[in-house]
Amino acid sequence: MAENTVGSTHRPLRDVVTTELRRLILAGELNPGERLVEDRLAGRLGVSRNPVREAIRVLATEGFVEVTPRRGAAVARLSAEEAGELFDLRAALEGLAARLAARKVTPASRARLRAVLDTARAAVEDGRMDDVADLNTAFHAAVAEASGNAYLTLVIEPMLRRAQWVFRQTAHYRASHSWTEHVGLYEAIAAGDEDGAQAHATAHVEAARRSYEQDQD
Amino acid sequence: MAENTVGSTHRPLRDVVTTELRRLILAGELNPGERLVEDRLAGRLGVSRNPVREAIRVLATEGFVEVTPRRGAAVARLSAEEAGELFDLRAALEGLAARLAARKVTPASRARLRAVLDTARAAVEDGRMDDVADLNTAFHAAVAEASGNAYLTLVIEPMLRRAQWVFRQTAHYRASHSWTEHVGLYEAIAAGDEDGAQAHATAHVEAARRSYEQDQD
DNA sequence: TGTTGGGGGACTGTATACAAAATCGCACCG
DNA sequence: CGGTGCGATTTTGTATACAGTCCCCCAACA
Repeated sequence: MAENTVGSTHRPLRDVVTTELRRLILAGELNPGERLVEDRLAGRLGVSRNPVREAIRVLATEGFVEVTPRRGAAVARLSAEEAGELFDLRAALEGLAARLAARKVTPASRARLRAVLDTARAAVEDGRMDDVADLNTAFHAAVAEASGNAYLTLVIEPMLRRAQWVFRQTAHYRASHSWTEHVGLYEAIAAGDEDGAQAHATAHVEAARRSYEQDQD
Repeated sequence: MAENTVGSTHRPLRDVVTTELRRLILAGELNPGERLVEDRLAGRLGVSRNPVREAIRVLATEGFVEVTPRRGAAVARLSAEEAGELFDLRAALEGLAARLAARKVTPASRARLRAVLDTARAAVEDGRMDDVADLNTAFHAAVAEASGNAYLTLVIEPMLRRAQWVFRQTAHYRASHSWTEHVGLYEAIAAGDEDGAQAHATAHVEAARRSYEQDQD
């Protein structure tokens, strides 16, 4: 029963396509409003239409694309208004995630969070800003995971990617500032301080909101 | 083949199948852990495997089914633990939705909420308990919609259905009690009382949690 | 009796084919 | 000159076909 090397051949194309389409959207190579023609995407990615269709359904329920019956899918447009709405949601969900993470903190989750922080610090120092944005999302995802709430994690992850998307569309990324706040959040979680963790998380999101809104002016 | 017998309109089969599978799961006709064999479902619903596959992807990202690559999909099992987790999430999200609904309340949203309340009261008086459960979900969904936050609505709806699912698995439905609380929530929203609305919503969820946990004993 | 290995059936993954609907261009009519 | 209807093309929706993999059963052997 030759165990294969992890994944490469066994990862369904549909997952590859989903990830790739999401990347294309997040990276801005597919612009909001742009139509997603199944045939063309299939050709571009070298697969048949079927995996593409399944990927589109997934991205639709995640909110990255909008599909109209018989008229196909298009990259979702996010209005300034929707961007603002997203911050309300983040504050609530990430606050909850931080509180639960603090409540249930374990040596393992502590180590995991610190690992992301360290990797990110290195990236900031090297000025690899693309990596920093991804690591930012990874840190927040790690907090969600540390909450031990499976459904919360399921909901938070697409939301984080969507938030990252919003940010990408606004000029810069307030990287260093963001990471000092992360450290504070990490310490509260590591100390098992529920109230502190929640407060740090919501404050962090609100700071991001202010930064975002300033850019809009 | 397989002309659209289910929906008289031009509604894509994939949507019909998604809704129908969700219904089967929520109604308990498909039990947690039960495998979802594409062929069989396709035969049962009188369609080909393709719409079924797309429906399964959607239900997977909503958390109703779990799919393992090359091994297919199965109805998600929800442990008692996960049920508890769900209440945390509901408290946070529905609290937020109630607050925003109160902030942005309009005559239209007020009317919409009251309409659901009235329909529900009639159903309670007639003892149509199946309808009551659906109307309960509908009321909470209406609150989410009244928040005017599109992404919040997108996230809340599957969560509500999931919560309804959890309840179905516990014996009874604490219908009448629940609806007095709804009236309180409605009044706070209608009055534009943000703090009151949020408080009502979270208290309502916590009451539901206690009722649920008592059943478990 | 327990283990191993292989064969066959069952099911998923992916591609291709065909049908139906929407869109666009263009001629024709007012 | 603008609107309208019709056909060709594009694109989605659905079905079918085939290949690859997993799994279970059972027989052979230690």
